[in-house]
Amino acid sequence: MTSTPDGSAPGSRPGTDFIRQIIARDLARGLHDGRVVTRFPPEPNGYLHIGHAKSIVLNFGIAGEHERGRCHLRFDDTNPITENVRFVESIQEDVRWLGYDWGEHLYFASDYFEEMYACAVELIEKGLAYVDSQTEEEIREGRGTVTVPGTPSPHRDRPVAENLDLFRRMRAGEFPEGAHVLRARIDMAAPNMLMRDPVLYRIRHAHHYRTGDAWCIYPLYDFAHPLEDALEGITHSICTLEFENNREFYDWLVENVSIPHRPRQYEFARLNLDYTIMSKRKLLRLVEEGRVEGWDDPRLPTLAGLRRRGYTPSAIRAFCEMIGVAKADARVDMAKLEYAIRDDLNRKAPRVLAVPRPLKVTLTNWPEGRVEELDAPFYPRDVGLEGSRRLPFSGELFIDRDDFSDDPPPGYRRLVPGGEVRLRYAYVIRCDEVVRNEAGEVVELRCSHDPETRSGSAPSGRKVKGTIQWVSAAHAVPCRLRTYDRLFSVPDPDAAASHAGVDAGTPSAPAAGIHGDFRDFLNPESLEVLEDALIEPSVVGDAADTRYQFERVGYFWRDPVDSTPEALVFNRIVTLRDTWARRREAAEAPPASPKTSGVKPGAGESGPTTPSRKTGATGPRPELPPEARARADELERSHGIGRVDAEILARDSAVEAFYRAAVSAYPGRPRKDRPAGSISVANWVINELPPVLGDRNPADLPFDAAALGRLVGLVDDDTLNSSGGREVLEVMAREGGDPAAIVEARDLSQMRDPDKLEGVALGVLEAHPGKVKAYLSGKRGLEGFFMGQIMRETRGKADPELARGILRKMLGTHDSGEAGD
RNA sequence: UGGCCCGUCGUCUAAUGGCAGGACACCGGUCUUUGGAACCGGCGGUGGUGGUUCGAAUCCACCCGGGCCAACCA
Repeated sequence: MTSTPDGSAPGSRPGTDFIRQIIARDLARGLHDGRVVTRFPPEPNGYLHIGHAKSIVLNFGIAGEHERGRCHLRFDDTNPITENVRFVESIQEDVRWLGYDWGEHLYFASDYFEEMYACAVELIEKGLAYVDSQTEEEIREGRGTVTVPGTPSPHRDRPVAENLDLFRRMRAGEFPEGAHVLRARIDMAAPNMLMRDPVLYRIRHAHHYRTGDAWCIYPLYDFAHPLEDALEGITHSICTLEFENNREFYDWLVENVSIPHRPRQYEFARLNLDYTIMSKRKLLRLVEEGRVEGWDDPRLPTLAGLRRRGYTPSAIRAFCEMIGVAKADARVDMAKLEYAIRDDLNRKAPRVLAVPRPLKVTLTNWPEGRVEELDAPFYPRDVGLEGSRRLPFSGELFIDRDDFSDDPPPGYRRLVPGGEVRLRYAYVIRCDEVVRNEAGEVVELRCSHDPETRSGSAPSGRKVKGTIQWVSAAHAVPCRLRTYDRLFSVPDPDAAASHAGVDAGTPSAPAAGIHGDFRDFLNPESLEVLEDALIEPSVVGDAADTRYQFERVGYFWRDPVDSTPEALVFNRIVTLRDTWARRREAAEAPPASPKTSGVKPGAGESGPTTPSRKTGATGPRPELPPEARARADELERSHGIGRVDAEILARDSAVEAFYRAAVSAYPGRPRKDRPAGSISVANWVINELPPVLGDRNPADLPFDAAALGRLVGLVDDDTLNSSGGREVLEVMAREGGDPAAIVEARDLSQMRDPDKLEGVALGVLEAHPGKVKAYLSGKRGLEGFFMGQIMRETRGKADPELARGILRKMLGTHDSGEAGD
């Protein structure tokens, strides 16, 4: 509930996402001497949007959480033809506005061009890069496709000296654009397309906004970015998911070039927001085509747009913390952003009265010419801020058209003919007469006020169903209101576009507006302007950046560009939460299938997912090569291993060899209640080995198959329980060693003494009387909790079967009486 | 289709082999001179099938679904 000084959202708990966990782990391992260096690396080719805010909040946030943390602002300006200073300025402004400070750590990739060049030369000298002189199209064709391997360039084996010479001359400007490129020399058949000799440098006779004409070759992202990170001593290079495939080259580069530091890249899911788009390219198009009024159009998700709309930096930060950081593709509900800004403004914004669509009200029993000054607080009690103003009240007023109805829907709580309503901070009035024009439109209400009901005076005792806002006709200030709604009419314009036809998002797609373009889904009602609104006079002298709550209407502030003291223009930042409007919509709109359709698709029709594959048990579908199948047959036959497991072992000869060697070290003692050793070993090799194996081949493990066999033996003969076995395996996978010795050294042998176990179980139950009660009254899931406690007490050594029996006996449930479900 | 990544309430996100929790949304209530706020309560989830384990959201296998990669963009 506490609002932290930086305005974090209540309930947000920064510090638990997977990236922070990695960093914490690294720090615990003593990496980087406790330094945590992140970076926010925008390309200055567009404005920042709220998706960038997520990244900024993450990177700067992490840096701020550590003693030796810092976050660099680095412009990734390696493409002179799309980038310019205007963008570098706007980006700096936006980051600063969001509340972050990069101190002296402002960097430009273009400042590293000389170092990058040197790295390229190093690669050439090592035979790891070459100058390719094919055309762009030839290079593309040579790369192959995802399913067919690429073919080597005819220049791939150019001598080092020739490459060096060519590359030097590329730099010297001797060649036209496209004549040559520098490529890494890796593997044209790599399954990862990015490893098929990616292009490192291209020739661009272009003027760079910072380096001028000093260079005519420019590095590409894949080459430049890791070097920038390395040069700056970045420890954790955090980017979005679409760069996952690039990580392999990132690692290849930093390993093959002499640099002072080895950074690592981690990827998280970028932000997608409902009813808007986050692509800089598409945003640029909306701006250039005039579909919106500029990069700071308040309907845009750009930081400039949000800022002009009136969003606060603290709300955006709170939002970013609320949505979390993970690797699953996410599409966040607009309601979350709106919650963040409302929650922020609710606590800060003074309340004032404004009337968007004025309807005249004449008080027939008000003394001619009389004006009263009513005292009105700026904040409701629960906000807890001080301050009030005097509101002029007279016999000629305006209320909002929406607050009067001569055909009120059920539940309507405002003014109706003959009805009463309270004027906020003022009197109760009754509508005596409705005045209409020739067209039958209501143009005026003639009402009478009750002098006894003056706000604050006496305990009026009157129960009036509604309260509405108003302004005094003679005192109100005219203003223009701009209300904004979602930019698009569908939650995912890109998806809608690709369903409808062409996805204009891929480079190959023609830029022209064929059918199915995301722009087809622009919401025509995203902007509404109310020209004749009125507002109470107290706002006239306020600071231009004052954010208000117009009571019962929404949060607003002056448009920073168009509003002048003579002609006020207010932007609606966000509406108030409006349960009435919601109920109305629900009532009017779809009486569709009774809301019962909350039934999940999975509930009734789980059938469709278990379809075609009737043929036998589920198992490895990919058919094995014949010899592997033969070995699987043999394993199945003479080792007693199930078909599925046999195939898993047989399909990888290294694994199979490891398994066979382990079995020969531990053939297993034949016992009636135990599977043969071969089956135990197979289970361990199949289920437990892979997690500790990582990328390694079984043969590269620091222990041999015989050791695994002995370990399985230790588990089978009850020296170890299964979690002890896994612990030993982890140790072996880390540092090798003999299982028995590890058990000895770590004191892991299983605790099987029933008396001791009983003591432990008793202690656990006594320590958690509430849980015991809950268990007894049916919450059987708690057995896992108790078991967990027992295992913890015994440092994982308790014989779990024994312990469970004891536990159940103590709790009065029998082994047979299944605790489950 | 080759490779990589990802599937937990409607949405976002925790739980790192041991009680499936939080936030937003939604529904209901209390309070209210904002149909606001606050407070209380409710609804609601591990994509599927097998396996390993005393115990699986978590480990293994397969299936299903989604994302990314074939710019001299980033």
